[in-house]
Amino acid sequence: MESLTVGQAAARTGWSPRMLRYLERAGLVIPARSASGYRQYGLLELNQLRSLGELRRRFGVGIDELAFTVRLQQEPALQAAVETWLAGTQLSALDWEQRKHERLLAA
Amino acid sequence: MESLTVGQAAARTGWSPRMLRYLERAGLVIPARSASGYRQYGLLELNQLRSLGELRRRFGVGIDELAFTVRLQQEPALQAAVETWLAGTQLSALDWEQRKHERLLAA
DNA sequence: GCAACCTTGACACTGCTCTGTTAGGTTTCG
DNA sequence: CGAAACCTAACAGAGCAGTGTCAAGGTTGC
Repeated sequence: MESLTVGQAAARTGWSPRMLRYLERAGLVIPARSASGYRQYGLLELNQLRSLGELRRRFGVGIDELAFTVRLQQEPALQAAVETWLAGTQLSALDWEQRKHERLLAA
Repeated sequence: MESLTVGQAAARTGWSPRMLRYLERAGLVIPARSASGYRQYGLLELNQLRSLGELRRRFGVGIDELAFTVRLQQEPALQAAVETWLAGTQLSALDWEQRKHERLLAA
């Protein structure tokens, strides 16, 4: 055994097989492949799927928001521009995200 | 004078009046109001509009990504969850954002 | 007072995210 | 072998972001 197929991983993480394929294409959770092309989900991938699910369910975080965090850490020019902009805004932007979060929870 | 109406602010920042109203509703740039309800854009708002425009044009950053940054700084639980998730993923998420950025630039 | 500009609200369209489903074909397992 | 599960690709549809435009009415400035 050693690793799970897409259906087995789906059953254990609460995602649908469709979504696991989507997440792979999105670059968020990328399993190894068997010789015949089957996806192989190991412990690492299962943990990623669980924490990703929690991030989305509990905090309403989307894919690009997550990826943006990575980008911020790796592009100093972008980070500087964002911080400059933040200086003048602050609270109002927080309101926006909170309202979005409420919408997600209501659905 | 002292402050600009929505049309004047639009002319000076490159946004359309429609977008300035949209940005206000989104909570990103919120002008004061005159006694009769007209929006009043001052220096602060003009600078916010310019830096916001640069963030979007040069870096392809969207509203929720910006707001998410603020949220990260203010919700320690969220920040911790994101960092936990980041530990297992890293490069692949960056790829995603870069591909999105390329799509935006191509349009 | 009238033209030009403002206000809100609504309709509409493009494009993207997320998710399901269906179709045609391959692999695994009992 | 045959059923069940996998693969890719495609179509589909809700929902939201972003943007324009139009309508009905209020405000400003010459």
